[in-house]
Amino acid sequence: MPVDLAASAVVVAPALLGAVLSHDSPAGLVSLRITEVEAYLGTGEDPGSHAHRGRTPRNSVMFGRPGTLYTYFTYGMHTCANVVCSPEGSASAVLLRAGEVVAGEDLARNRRGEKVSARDLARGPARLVVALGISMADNGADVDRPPFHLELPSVPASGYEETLRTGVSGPGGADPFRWRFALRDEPTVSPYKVHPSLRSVRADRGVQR
DNA sequence: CCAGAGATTTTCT
DNA sequence: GAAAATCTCTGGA
Repeated sequence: MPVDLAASAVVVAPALLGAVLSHDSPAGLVSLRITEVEAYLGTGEDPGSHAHRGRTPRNSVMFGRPGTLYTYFTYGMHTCANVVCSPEGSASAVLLRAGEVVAGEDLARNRRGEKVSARDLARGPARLVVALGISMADNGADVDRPPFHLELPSVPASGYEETLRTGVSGPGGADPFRWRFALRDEPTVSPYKVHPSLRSVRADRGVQR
């Protein structure tokens, strides 16, 4: 493994750009090339992280073995998936935000809807989870044990951008960290959106992208 | 293209 | 009881 998943999520996140994650479910295989991620750190280090206030039943997987999947349910209807990083006992994870479907496109479209364009199949964290067929039942699963497989890029991606994270509000409103990583010139990268509570601020001052 | 609002449930204050 | 690591649809430019 060229990348040490036990490292901090800030280090692992850009290394996952270009990696291919596969899920071989009974319905078939879907693989996608990761084009956009976000890093989240542990207790007391990152106000935007689920682990910020310590271990809870929901986030306990984040404190577990690196290389496992942390799935969570949010906004009453969506599931999102992370790859757990950092040594056991310390919580940090990489949120998978978007990817390009490179295998099993028919199955992915079956799950997402017949009218969905190829580029939108896994464009956004909740969409990615649906396209890949991941559910809350996969919380704690190993990303490199069947039915999952993670193929890391032989050469680390270059030419990615670092921006503020999406949907995260920190002290004073803004996310203090630029921990969103996205490959440049990738149509599958999700459109950048600021946190809902910052929309009026954005209208006043303007925000990048 | 952009902005607004609704859906709906887990989690923690 | 409010907010949340979101998405989809609607209506307008």
